[in-house]
Amino acid sequence: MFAQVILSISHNDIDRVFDYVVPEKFEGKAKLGMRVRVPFGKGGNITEGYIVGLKDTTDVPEDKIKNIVYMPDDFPVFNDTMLKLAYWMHRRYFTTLSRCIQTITPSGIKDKTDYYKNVKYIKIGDNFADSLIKYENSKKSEKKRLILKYVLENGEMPLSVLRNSINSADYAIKTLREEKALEVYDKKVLAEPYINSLNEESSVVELNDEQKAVIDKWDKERIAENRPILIHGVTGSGKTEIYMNMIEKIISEGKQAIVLVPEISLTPMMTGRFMKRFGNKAAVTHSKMNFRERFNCWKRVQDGNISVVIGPRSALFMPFERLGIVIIDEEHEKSYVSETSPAYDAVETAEKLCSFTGASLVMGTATPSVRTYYRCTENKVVYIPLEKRAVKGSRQPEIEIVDMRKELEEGNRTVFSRSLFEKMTKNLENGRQTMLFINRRGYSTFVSCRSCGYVMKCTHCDVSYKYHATSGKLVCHYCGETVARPEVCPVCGSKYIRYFGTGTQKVEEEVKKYFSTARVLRMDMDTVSGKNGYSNILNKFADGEADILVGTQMIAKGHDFKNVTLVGILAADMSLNTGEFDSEEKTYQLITQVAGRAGRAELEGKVVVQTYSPDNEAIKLAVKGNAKEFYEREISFRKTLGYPPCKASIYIEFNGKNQKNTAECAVMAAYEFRKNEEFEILGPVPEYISKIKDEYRYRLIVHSADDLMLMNRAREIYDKLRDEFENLGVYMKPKTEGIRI
DNA sequence: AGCACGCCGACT
DNA sequence: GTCGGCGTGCTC
Repeated sequence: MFAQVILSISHNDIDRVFDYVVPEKFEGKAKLGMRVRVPFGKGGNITEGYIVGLKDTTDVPEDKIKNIVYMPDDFPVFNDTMLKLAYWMHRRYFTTLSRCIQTITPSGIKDKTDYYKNVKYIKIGDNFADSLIKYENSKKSEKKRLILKYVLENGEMPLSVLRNSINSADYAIKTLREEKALEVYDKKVLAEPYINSLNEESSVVELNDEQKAVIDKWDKERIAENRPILIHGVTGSGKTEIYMNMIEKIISEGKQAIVLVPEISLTPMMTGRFMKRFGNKAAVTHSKMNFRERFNCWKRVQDGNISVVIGPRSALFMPFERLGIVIIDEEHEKSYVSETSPAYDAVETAEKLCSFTGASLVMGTATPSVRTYYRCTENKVVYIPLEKRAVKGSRQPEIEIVDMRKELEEGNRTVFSRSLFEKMTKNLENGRQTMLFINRRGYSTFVSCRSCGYVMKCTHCDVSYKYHATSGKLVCHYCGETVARPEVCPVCGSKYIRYFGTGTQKVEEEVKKYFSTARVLRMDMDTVSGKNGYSNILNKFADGEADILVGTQMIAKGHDFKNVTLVGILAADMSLNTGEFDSEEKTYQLITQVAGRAGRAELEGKVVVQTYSPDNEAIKLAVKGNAKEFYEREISFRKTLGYPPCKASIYIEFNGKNQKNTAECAVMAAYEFRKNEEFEILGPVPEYISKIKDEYRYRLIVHSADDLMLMNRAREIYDKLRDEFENLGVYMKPKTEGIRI
């Protein structure tokens, strides 16, 4: 027998199947998905690989073929479905198959560590019966009798369980072991799961009519076309309860569920709800867990002991055998796209996985991505709006736009508009909490010389330094370089250095200045440190230890603060000027999400949106809560300009330390695409931020009405040019959009 | 990726 | 004459 092996070395030249002889001793063990060690290359180095197929014959000449020398595991690390998904990712995301296989494989399995731990177990020994009779009639040895009875009733168990069940049993156990009534042995077991959250009474909430209707529609679609479902529901419309009902149904059918959530919302509160409802059938994974914990979850899934996994995008690769549903919460979140290769999009990948397995795909969000909304209008995805707020008594907050140009004209130079200031004062008096959102950390956003206009810029990146008041230094937010702040202008020597723009630190300072009685917390990348930094600050705020929370993106999602009745968005147009085609989408989503933080319980919420572009449609429609109009307008804009998702597009980023080479490679790639007349080519042009960490960046965008042709050509061109470009120190990072699944 | 083979410059 | 530079090609 021969095994087809993919090596775990990620390199284009060897990213193909190699055949190896399966020696007799491995014949029962060699199966798809098993890890192997094989000699490879001239030196015959032992290399790790994965079996992706088995066969009886091979074309490889006898003098070349070698043996599998070792198989480290006794279980496969992927199944047939996952392998298919890896092949698909390999083609779709311009990466080696080897790397894709590593991605679908449980993380850390590459390091040969012991995934199991030894636990002392106790069981009935040879003389058990004799001792039982002996102590049955003895009045003295009550403890021993109890222990024997307990073991008789429960069978073998971890020693720790026995010791916890019977107080001060150590001495009695010791004696019983000496008599060989009991036997202690080492058992290799998986690390124990979250025992503490099990067996709690589940709190099942009765669904309202609207929620029931969603379940109904989903059920009908499953047996009809089984298209993906988008639940478009405002914050507090009870999506989680709907998800849990769907999962219950799936489990009752003997099938399994994956729930994807953005990493940041994997809070104990959120996961707790699932654990309570599904008990030991559910498991949670996340990146803060160590290797053994994550492996534990993966292995329990493989062994068929788990029916629901809640986790970030990588939870998609759980080796379920009877997957029934994939739920993607907060579908629009950009954290569903991997930043490392393969740069897979979990939403697309989930859809592919569902098409392989016949599982249902359910997405939910208050602010759908334009992509998914567009697919709804094309009937590729079933659109289900959820209008009502399920949480009793809660209602839409009252939102107000403030024109900051007017504030400035009328002499207000603070970061707070007069309206916001007034509302903050009142909120403070009433003992309510306020959240202030500003999408930039640091103190000032740029530092410049008043005499010559010179702006302090990072030497490694094409961005201005941000001033950080806490350290008194200038910091580059891209490469992290920190320099002392200049006393005089490095160009003209003038002493008139000024600090412009506003970040979280300045807002915090101004809050302290104008609201001296208020207790303030700041949350951004600088204050969130360590494993629990994120939840520490949020918990403090939730417990009422502060009146005002100032923060970046981080405060926009995931938490339900009952006492927050005022939200201030200090610079709503910041995400508007990024130079990207989807900047209005991002702005709309941000305002809608942040505004959703206000007034979630019985208390009425107020939101103040401050902007220098009060006439911008995305801002106006977000404030009005007019989703339909926003999406229709945005889609018609993208149609007119040929942007995704209406047309297929490939966006290639070129990266290199040598500016000339980088630019030239981009031009060469553009030349290749230009051979196809149907393609529309934009660029190459320097990126909006043209240099990061000493690497120059260029971009090339290619649009096409024919998604398949574009994808195929892009692969050909990429394969053709990649090696040549890499020799010049230039790297291509292609991204695709609007390609059918 | 890693290793061997191979064909040109400055050393014992 | 030979040690070693890294270009080219192959790996079941």
